[in-house]
Amino acid sequence: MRSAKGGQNPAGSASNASPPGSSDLTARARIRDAAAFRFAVEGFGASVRAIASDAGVSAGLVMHHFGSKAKLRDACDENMLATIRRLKRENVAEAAAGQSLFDKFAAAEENAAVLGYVLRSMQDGGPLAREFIDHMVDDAVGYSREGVAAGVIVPSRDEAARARYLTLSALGALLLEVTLNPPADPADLASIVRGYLRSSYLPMLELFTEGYLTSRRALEDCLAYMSTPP
Amino acid sequence: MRSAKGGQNPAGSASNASPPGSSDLTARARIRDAAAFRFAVEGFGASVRAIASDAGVSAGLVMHHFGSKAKLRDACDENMLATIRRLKRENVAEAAAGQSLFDKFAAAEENAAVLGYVLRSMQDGGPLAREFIDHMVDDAVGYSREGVAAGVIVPSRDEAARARYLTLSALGALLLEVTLNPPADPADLASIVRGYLRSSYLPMLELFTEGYLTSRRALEDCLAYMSTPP
DNA sequence: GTCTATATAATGATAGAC
DNA sequence: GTCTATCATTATATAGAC
Repeated sequence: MRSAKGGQNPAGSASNASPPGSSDLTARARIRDAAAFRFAVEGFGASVRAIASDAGVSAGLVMHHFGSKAKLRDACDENMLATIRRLKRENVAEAAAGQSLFDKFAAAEENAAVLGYVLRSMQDGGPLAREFIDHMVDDAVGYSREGVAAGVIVPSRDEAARARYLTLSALGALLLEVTLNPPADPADLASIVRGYLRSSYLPMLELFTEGYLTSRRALEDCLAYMSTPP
Repeated sequence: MRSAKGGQNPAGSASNASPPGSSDLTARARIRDAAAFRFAVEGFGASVRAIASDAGVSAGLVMHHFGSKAKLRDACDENMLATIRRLKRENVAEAAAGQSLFDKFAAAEENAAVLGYVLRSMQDGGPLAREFIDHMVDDAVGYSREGVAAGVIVPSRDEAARARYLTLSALGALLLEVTLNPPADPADLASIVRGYLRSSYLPMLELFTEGYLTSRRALEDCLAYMSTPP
């Protein structure tokens, strides 16, 4: 029965999404968090009724507060983006090539919902995914620039293209892995991500420090091809 | 209208999926191909009615032939896998690191439906995606082994892990790119794929021949970490 | 083999009482 | 603010005529 008349917080403030159970929030906020969790767990096909049930309210109230399912999702996106920005700000120190962000995510169980939501959004191609990835690419460009200046990263002929390539590869591989091996219990998502990162460290670092091809032939062919106007 | 009493082919034989218009097939085969095309274009949420309409038959007939939507999809998966195996066999000569397969796909407009279907399957995490990727990884292991033996590919401490890492990265990045920038007209899928491959050639070849990190430090830390039992 | 008509279930959204 | 009841739509799947 869950007493639905809890504390009347001013709402509005961005709090991190979490599994139902976190009460003491406005009904609106509880609905938003429940929606984010459902979306993370079972994708954006989750029904309004299920969300309402998780939040301990009626389906009608969901519509009353958000107008439509699409607007509810928009609210989730907005809130997630705020949460992500906060997490990034908190971890801005030790980010290396955009990779440790996910490591950080994977380490904190509490952020499983955020991670799941982002993955679902990528799977869906939603607006949040675009923005999230653009941010990641921008960050990667910055890290690369610093690394090259410091002499620890080899320079590229097209830093932007490399940053995008590396970011899409890392995120895409993670997305694919999780899609292929979805956790039985959504709470296990973080550990799956951790496992995947663990399994890819060695081949990634080998590739990053020793390369993959012994000859420069393919690269030079590519450069020659690209410098001749077709 | 579309005369529904076309040629009575023995059915069964695996033909490549293609947009509606290819008649002269059993109704069952036409339904299967129409379904594959719809699934490729708009995902597995496509309705049986839409598929039936594309195939020029009633929704009831679809159920009559396949029993359920799930079984219809199974039939599509099976047929696609057969088509993919045939395409691979045809191109087995020039495959390099599992990458030229997609290049080949992208080059042939006629295979847009196959490519779209595989991407949708990856997005969905369906059984076909698993099998398809396992094949790609196995192939990549083989190519790497040959390349290492021939001295053109640098050896890895864990060939299987590297093959999986490279395959998941390549396919995942492509999947993410297409998800983020879906073609307005599904016929444009092939050109989008081609565009993405084009944009990633340079950074990929740079990374493969020149690496990314100037110091061996990170790799050696990783090796040290992995050789110590926690 | 093929169709039409219908059963059944789930969904997003609305209306109005409290 | 919150609920219940209901609508309208859409979906899969079935039944039975031709």
